[in-house]
Amino acid sequence: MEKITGNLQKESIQYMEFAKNVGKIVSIQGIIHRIREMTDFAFVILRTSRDVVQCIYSPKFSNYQLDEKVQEGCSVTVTGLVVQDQTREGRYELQIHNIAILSQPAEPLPLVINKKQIDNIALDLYLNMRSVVLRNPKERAVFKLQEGIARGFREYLLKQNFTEIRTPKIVFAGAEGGANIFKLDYFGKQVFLAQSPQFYKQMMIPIYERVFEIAPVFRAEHHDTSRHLNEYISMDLEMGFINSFYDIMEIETGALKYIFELLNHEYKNELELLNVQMPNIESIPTIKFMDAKDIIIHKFKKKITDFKDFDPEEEQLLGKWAKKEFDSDFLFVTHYPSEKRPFYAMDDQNNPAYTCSFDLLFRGIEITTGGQRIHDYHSQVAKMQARGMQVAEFESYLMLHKYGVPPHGGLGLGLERITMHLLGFKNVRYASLFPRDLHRVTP
RNA sequence: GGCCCGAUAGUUCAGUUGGUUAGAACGCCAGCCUGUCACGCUGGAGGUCGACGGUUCGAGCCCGUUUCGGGUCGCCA
Repeated sequence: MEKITGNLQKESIQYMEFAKNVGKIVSIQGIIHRIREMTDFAFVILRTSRDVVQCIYSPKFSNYQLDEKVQEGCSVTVTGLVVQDQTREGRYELQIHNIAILSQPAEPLPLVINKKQIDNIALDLYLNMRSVVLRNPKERAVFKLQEGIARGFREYLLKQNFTEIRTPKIVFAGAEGGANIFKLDYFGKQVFLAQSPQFYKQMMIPIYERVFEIAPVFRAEHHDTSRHLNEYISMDLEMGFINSFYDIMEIETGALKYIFELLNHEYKNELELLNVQMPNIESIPTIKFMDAKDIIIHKFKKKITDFKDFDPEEEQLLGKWAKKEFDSDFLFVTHYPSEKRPFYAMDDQNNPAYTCSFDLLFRGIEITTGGQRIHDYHSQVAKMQARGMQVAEFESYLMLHKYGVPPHGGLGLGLERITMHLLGFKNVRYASLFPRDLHRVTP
């Protein structure tokens, strides 16, 4: 009987380890990405989890016949001699001694995935063939970078003494109410898919002081646009004992700096493949909502009808303004009108028509909404009553305030949106591994 | 959902005023090429022009219906 120890010892090595194995015989595993046949030898390009490795087939040193069985798409173990690349400084290649075929494709690929980039195919087809498309090194780099963003968020917050939590996605009441919530049958009872972890993360404040969650949220909005998904990943945080909502903005700025540094250090390959223009982020400029409206009116000569929120064009203009004025890709807008913010938002003491809240714009698009929450029980109940809400329905949530919670606040950051704007995508679907929208539930 | 636009080879597209056998690029297949790296060269295969109906001697092209898709607005992360 074999004993399982949990320590998988792979006999094959990664491309990273080639440098210290020059002159040695090693094995590497991967999928044949491309075969370029020359007169009496061939380049066999192997695709591994993060690299593309050049292997050389030649009857001079190969004990294996390069026949029709060795084809693109085969999963293989290649054994051979590690040598320096003859034409590329600092690169290594493998002189093939043997190839063991582990698996063969049944059919050729429907798309060309072994060029520098995928042909410009229709979005619909692109998403239908997602698992094929992602085999292309440039395509898969998108979600490796997305991993880096989420990982940076997590690592930074853990260092700041945040606790990572998991909240339910099947809920009995929606956080913000409204019609844009998915209904679900739950053993004969009507329940909903969570639109936000808002209530749960607040409930954790008296317990852990600082919490965060990276998880999907669901919005049943009938919006058919290039920047909406019906399921997206929300990176949420909530922190207690704050002096003001500016503390939350400090944490977010710190997290973003950490994320971009992490990408620069550990995701160089991917940044290069995707030719990413990294934002510079020392400090993020801040402007009040009404001052921002003022700039739109006076600097950009735009007529404004809605003084409660920005439309997409206004956000674009503010993005341009922040770039020109401060050379910043980011802009915090604070003090949004109370009317447009949820019932748990804390109003500004000096001017209750506005809230202690903020949005973060990245290159002219909103990626975060955050703010300070009401912590006093009586104030919270009063605001809910003023809005005509049924206070009794929120009994379990209001236990938070009733039994005492420190001043606190938090934010939510859309993972697909930040990915989208970092990479300059025109459609958020490119930043979602398997997007869910009005028309798409497969793959 | 409203408005605008589109559907032609595996993929991206071109197709003139309605007129012979519907073209190109990439991919695929065959052959050639001592080091390519979006390799190169030569040749070949590949089409129910989304579907249904109509006008016409004749429809990829004009008209109607329908299906699928794209853009945009409402809303928001």
